[in-house]
Amino acid sequence: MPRMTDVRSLLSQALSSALDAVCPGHALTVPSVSACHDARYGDYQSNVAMLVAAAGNLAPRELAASVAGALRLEDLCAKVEVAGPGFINFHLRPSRIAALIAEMAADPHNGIASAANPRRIVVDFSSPNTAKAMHVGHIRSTFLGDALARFARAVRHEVITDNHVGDWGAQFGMLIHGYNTRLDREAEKRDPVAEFERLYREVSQESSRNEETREKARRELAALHAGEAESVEVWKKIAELSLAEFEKLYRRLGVRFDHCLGESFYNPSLPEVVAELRRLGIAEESEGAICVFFREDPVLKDAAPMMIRKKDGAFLYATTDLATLRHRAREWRADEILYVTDARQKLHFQQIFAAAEKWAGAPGNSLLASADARLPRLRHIVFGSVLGADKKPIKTRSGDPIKLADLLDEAEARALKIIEKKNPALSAEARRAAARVLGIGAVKYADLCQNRNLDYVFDWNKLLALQGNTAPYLIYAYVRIRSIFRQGGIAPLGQTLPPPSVLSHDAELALAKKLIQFGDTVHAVLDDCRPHLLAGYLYELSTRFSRFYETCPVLKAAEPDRGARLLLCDLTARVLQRGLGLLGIETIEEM
RNA sequence: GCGCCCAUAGCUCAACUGGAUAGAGCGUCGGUCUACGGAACCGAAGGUUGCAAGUUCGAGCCUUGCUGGGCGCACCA
Repeated sequence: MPRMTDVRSLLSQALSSALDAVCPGHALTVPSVSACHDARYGDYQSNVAMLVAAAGNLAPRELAASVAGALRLEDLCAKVEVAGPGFINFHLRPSRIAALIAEMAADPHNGIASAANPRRIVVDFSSPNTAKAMHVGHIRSTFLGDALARFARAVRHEVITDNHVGDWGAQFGMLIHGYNTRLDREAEKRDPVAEFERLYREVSQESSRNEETREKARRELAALHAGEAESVEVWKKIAELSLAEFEKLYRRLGVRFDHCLGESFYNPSLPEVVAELRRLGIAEESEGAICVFFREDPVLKDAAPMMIRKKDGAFLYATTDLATLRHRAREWRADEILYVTDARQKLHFQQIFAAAEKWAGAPGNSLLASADARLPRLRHIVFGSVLGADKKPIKTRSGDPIKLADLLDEAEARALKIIEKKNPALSAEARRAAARVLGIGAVKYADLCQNRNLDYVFDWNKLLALQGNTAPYLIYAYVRIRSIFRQGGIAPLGQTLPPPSVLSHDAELALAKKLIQFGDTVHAVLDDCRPHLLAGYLYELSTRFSRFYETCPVLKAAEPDRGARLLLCDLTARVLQRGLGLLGIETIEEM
C-alpha cells in the first residue's frame, strides 16, 4: 500500500478517477506517481497509461492523452502533458509549491506523515560481547539500528530498542579462572575491558598447552552454570564493568537503548523452550543433539539442521534467539522485529524465522500471548563488512580489530586538525565541539550513506572530505544558513516566518520542489530499511541549496523575495537538521 | 558439492525496486574570483552497466547459462 504526500496522493486520486471515466473496468487500483528524476520531464510523472494499455491491448499514448484530457488539475498543475512511450507528466504551479512550503514549515513534523498502520517495532542491534572491546565490527549494526529506530519513531511507530549483548558462553570459564588467578587490579581500574581481554587471551593460550589450566577453566564454567555464588559474582562484575564501558561509547555516539537484555537473561528459560519444541514435534533428537529440521523447506532442507541443544546438553545461539523471540512476542507484543546483524548470519536467521513459523502454528505454543495473536513480522536487516584500503575486512597493523574508541578518537582528531586549518578564528571550545560533531558525524554518515547490503571501503580522506556526499558538506550547508540568520539578526530556528507569496527564480523552485519530497523519502527509507535513501536526498537538497545560495541573495533581496527566501533557508536548515538527526548525526552552528 | 551476496566512468558510490538521453564525488582539463562563510559554484572529457541468450511497449534492475570475487553451510556466537 503506497503512502503518498499530498501532491502524490492528489495526483494519484485524480488519475484514478480520470482512468475510471476513460477506461471503465481497468484493473489498476492505485496509479503510481513518482517524482521525475529529470526536471526536463516535469515535476511528477505517472506510467499508469502504459500499464493499463498493456493489460487492455490499447495504444498507450492515445490512452495517456485521453486520461490527461479527463484530468481536472488546473489549480494544482500549470501543465499536464503526454510524453515518450506514454508517460503523463505533471508540472506544478509555482503558487502551489509556495503553499506547500508554507504548510510544511508550519507542520511540527515538517511533512513527515504518520505511518498508515502504526506498529510496535523491536529493533535488535549493536549486541557487543561483554569482556571484549567494541570495535569496527560493531559500527554498522549500531549506526543502522539506531537510525532505523529513529526513522520508525519519526513516523510514529512505537519502537523498543534492545541491546542483546553477548554476556554468556563458554569463554566465561576461562575468564573467571583468569580473573581469580592473575587479575591486575590497576589495569582493571584503568581499562577493565582491556584487562578482561588480556586475561582471556592468556588463559586461552595456556589451556591449549596445559591440561591443568583447561580443567580449571572447565570447572569454573560448571560452577557458573550451577549458580555457585563466587563464580556468579565474578561473572556479574565482568558484565557490569563491560556494560559501563559500552555505555560511555553509546553516550558518545548518542545511541540509546530501552532494554539491554543479554543472553544470560534468557538462560533460565532455555530448557523449557527446548522441551516445548520437542513436545510440539518441532525439534527432534539427532546424533545425540536436539535439532529442528526443515525437510519441507525447498531451500533449508539441504542445509544443516538448526541445533538447539548439543550432545553434552549445552544450549546454543539458536536456542537463545528463540527464547528471545518468545519474550518479545509474548511479553512485549511486538508486531515486528528488526534484527540488525551482518550478512553472514543470513542462514541462521532464515532458520530462526522458519522455526518461529512452525512454533507459532503449533496449538498450545507459549510463543504467542494468545491463540489469536500473530507471529511478529521478522526481518533480518543484513549489511556488508567494513573493508580497509586493501579491500579486506579492516584491521589494525597488528591484525587486531580496530577499537571503536580509538576510531572515534581518530575521527575527532582529524576533524579538529581540519577545522583549525580552515577556521582558526573559532574559539577553542567551539573548535572542540565542532570536531566532535563533524568527526563522529562523518564516520556515521560514511556508513549510512551507502547501500547497506554492500561491503564498503573505509577511507578517512573520503569521509571527512568537504565536498561530495559527506557529513561535513551537509553540516556546512546547515552552518551557512545559520550564518545568514545570525547576520540578519534573526536567530532562532523554526520561528514564524511569513509564507512565501512568490517563488519565481529557478533555483528557488528547484530547492522548494526538493523540500516537499522530504516526508516521502523518510517513508521510503522505512519500506526497505535503507537509510542511504535519505542520505542521498539530503545531499541533493544541499547541492540545490548551494546553487540557490550562489544565485539568490537573501538578506539583500527586496520584499517579497527576501521573506520567501528566508523561509526557504529556514526550512532547508530544519530539514537538514531533522534529516541528519534521523541518521543519528548532530548539527552545529559554526565550524 | 549446495546456498546466499556482489560485479555500473580510472577510483569510491547512486540510479526512487521494470521507465524516458544511466547520475554524483574524487582525480584530469577549463571557467566564476574583494564572496549573506570560496569548506562554494559552473562547465568539459570520461560508459557495449563482467559475458551470452531470453521475457516485453521498455531491462543496470526480472529469467537461464557462463566468468570472476566475497561469505555461509552439525555440536562457536
